[in-house]
Amino acid sequence: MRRLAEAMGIRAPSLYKHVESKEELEALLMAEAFREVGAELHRAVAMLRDGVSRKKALTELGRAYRRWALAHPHQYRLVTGGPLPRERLPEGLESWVAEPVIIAVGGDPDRARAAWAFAHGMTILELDGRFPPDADLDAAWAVGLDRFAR
Amino acid sequence: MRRLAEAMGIRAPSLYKHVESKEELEALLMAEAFREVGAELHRAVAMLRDGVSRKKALTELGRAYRRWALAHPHQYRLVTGGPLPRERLPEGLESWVAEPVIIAVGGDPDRARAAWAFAHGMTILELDGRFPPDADLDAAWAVGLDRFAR
DNA sequence: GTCTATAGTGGGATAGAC
DNA sequence: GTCTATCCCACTATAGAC
Repeated sequence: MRRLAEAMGIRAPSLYKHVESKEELEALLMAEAFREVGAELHRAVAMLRDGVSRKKALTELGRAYRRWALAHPHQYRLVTGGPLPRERLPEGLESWVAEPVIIAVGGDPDRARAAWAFAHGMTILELDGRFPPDADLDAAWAVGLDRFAR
Repeated sequence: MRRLAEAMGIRAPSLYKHVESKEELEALLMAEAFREVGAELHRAVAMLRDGVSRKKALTELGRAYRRWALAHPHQYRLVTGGPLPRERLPEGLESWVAEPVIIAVGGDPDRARAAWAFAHGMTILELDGRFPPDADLDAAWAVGLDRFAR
């Protein structure tokens, strides 16, 4: 709260004139991050409406997912780490963000969850610096996305 | 440090007669956790030496990975979350733990990294309670492992 | 190897003046 | 809507007695 206030040019206690608690503020930031990443993912699948192959769609979606996460690591961690305060988030937001993944894998929810787990695993391990320095992450992404496209 | 000391029946400051810092203690706990999960993974692939299919090997490995993580969630987070203090860990330990995955996917490191990312994603999202309550996680695991076995 | 006492830092949050 | 002053809590770590 103190660092955020400082970045805003005010003192920490003043934040409480705008939000009721840290949790409310976090939920507001989460909703904003969801809207941003959701817009990117929808844009990625929308580019590919006209009978494009599933492989191409998934590749584009994976690229958009990874790009957004690496460009906004704190927001990525905020919306994927730890449990979601679902009661504080706008209704339907979570499923709206998930839509592009379900579309790209062809509609099967188990497959969508598996593909999301792959993408999240690749992303969070990269953000945490857990892969060896010589690992070819582009190649690993390609291997995984190719498999989920079949 | 205080909770750990309490669990050991001593006071927190006394821990510093045994370790030099919290970081050293964490590294010792990490090494222990690595040895435990590594033993489970090696056991899983060793069961399957005699010309068993890759799919069967990966399924067994995935089961062992998930089982250990759910049984030891704090240790799992300790060894997969955040960067590794590699200079404090015994040499060769990390690659010894990774060996069974490389074996099970047939030797390709990109494929091994993709399979690990899938397994870690499924695991950490489950531990964080991020899947919807009605999600069939067994089915999602099966979908993913089946794909990495091909 | 254990203890008590304490230093030092950094959190979230409230009270009340302006 | 902002501020200062303050409270309370949790945490790692050190000093020094026993």
